[in-house]
Amino acid sequence: MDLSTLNEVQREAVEAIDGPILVVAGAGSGKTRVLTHRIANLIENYDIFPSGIMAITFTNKAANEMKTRIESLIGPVTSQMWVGTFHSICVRILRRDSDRIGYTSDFVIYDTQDQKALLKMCYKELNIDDKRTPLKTSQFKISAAKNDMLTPDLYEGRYGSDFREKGFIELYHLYQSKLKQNQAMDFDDLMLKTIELFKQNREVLTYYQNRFKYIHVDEYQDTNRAQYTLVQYLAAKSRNLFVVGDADQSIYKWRGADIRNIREFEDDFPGARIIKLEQNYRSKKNILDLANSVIANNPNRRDKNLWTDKEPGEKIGYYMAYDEKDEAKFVVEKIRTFTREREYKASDCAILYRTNAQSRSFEDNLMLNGMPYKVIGGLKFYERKEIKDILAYMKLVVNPSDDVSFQRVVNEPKRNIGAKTIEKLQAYQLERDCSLLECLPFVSEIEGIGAKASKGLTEFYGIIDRLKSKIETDFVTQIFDELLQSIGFIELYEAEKSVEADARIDNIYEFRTVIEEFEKRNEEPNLRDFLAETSLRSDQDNIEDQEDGVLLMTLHASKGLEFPVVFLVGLEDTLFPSFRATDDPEELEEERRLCYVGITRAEERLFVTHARNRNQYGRFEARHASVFLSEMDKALLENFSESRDSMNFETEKPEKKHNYFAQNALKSKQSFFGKPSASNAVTATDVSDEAERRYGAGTKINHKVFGPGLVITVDSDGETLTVAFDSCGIKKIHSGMAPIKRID
DNA sequence: GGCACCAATTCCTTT
DNA sequence: AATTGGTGCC
Repeated sequence: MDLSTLNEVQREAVEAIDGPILVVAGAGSGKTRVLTHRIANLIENYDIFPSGIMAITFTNKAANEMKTRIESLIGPVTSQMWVGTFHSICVRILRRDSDRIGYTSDFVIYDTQDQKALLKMCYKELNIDDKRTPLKTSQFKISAAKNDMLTPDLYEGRYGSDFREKGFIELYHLYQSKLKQNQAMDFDDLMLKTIELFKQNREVLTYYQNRFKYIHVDEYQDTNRAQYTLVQYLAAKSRNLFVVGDADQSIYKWRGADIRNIREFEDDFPGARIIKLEQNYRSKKNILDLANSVIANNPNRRDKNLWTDKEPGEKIGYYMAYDEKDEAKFVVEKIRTFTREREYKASDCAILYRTNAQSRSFEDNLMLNGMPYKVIGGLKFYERKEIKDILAYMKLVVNPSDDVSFQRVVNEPKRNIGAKTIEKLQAYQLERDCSLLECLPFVSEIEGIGAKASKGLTEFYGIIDRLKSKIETDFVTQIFDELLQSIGFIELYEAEKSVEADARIDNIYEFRTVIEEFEKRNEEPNLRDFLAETSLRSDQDNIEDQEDGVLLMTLHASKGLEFPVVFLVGLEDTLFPSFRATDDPEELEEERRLCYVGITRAEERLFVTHARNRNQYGRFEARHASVFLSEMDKALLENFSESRDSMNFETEKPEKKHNYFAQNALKSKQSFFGKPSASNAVTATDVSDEAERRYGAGTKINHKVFGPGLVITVDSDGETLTVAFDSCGIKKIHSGMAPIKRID
């Protein structure tokens, strides 16, 4: 094992073997190197069995990367090691022993949507009005309670005397008992139930304590109370706990992360060693200096000095846009220049924003220019209706107790089963004390269910029952194919003959590919594990390395990643920092850390942008610059804006009146830039005629990225075409810029 | 029970 | 702007 590639401090961390160790790892300081080398070192030089090592990461992607990198150091001995996220490791533990806490090993995992559906049922039963108490509020409150490790009983013990909490306590109790009835756990339960298992079964805990002699936790600053406790349990015996984190990168307080976990590590583990990695290997000096100038404004921060011996590099590009369209135009223009000059590939560039909704303007502009891109997060693949429906069927096949999935798909496709029929079923269910699905063999006994509904229910039961018998013998893809056949989704969507329905069909086939890949990856693939893996996939897990395309994602999703070129966009007050942070100093500090995370993702080039106006809720509103811009060291910025005084953030005030002359001047300038370069003397009408002639409505075209399509309309500007593509539906593209050709 | 149309609401971040 | 849920009619 070669440790000579590490710097002195890194080597010190790698060679600290026993006892509690905290590595304070600044952004880009090589913490993954340290983690992988330490584990490789344990195995190779200290004869620790791989089976005695656990490493907890933040995403599955990080886990896989870690495994690969350890293997490249010492060869393939890592399969015995447990490397995964908190959630996936908990599932692994629970699958073995969940029967001890009243769950079968086939329990399913409820995502946010399922959780909502279950809460809705609870509301109905308790007569709670979702206008007065929005589902989201209860959902959030339950999650907060669980992050704080308060079970319904504990919560009642603490807040029971408060009459205002009475309703919530009742709801929480019911929600939790319904989860169990459905043999389901929500995300937070995975941790809580594991802790419960350990608490009630000391021999189970002892087994894991004896087995895992060396425990590692990455991104320790973002652990919540429950995760913290779990780690305490696991490491209590060996005390060989190695955690890595950076308080400046703590960005998940709203999800229960407690920054104190890292700040008070020394108090929790007296005699702990603390090692600080302060040399940054990722970013050029200007970028690092900019990051430091921003984070220095956080008052409650332990001073830390992240440094680099790299050259300053280019200055940080700054652009004040007219609106979000102009902002996107600037960013895409820069990326096009980079790719044209072969300075960077599209996939070297990342656009980072505060909220998912911001991706829109960038997608539009990238599309217009025929530039490949990939949006991470947002409406996730697995949250699309058609996929969720198929997943619900699958969940039901594995776990007949799942009433939430039952209600989701019993009438999907239409089987003449409505609210009335469900009510009848539920009444019968109470009598029999079983799940909804389990009532179905006795449909004929239930009064009030008509012939039509009865037929539908029997049909539905047949589908699930038939698949259930194949679960042990057939491949997941075979089960999928048969399921698809029996529910006839493809034919159903085909009959709709709409672009949306066609997209759904594509998604369904895409989903089949996902299953195929799952089967290739696993030695003993089964439906149960596939469902768990699907539920626990993170956004980052969807980033594929080989694809070329600009990456678009939220700042949160960018955590732990790095890119040669970063565009940090939408630096506007009430957007970033969020409007919720305006009068909460703690929130503002977290937003600032988020800004710090964003800046430090960049290796070579960084651009920061904001818009003076923005469309929100369909309204066009004036905005002003983010406080973070005013905190940035001006000497590091290079102004790309048209207005020269745009960098006086402190003096900038929102405009009272729109300056129409200025706006019009800017607008005409924009469309000037947008025109195809060849025609320097043509008027707008000429261009329109030109495009009309070349790509009039009804023209068949071929697009380099999206393939064949049909032009539906030509916009009044004469340049923007609305095209229906076979591959991806309706898109707007730019006739002068997009890589398209007529097909005659 | 299904479908069409209208109104309200949403945009903070996620395993 | 766009999606989602509710209401009322067939």
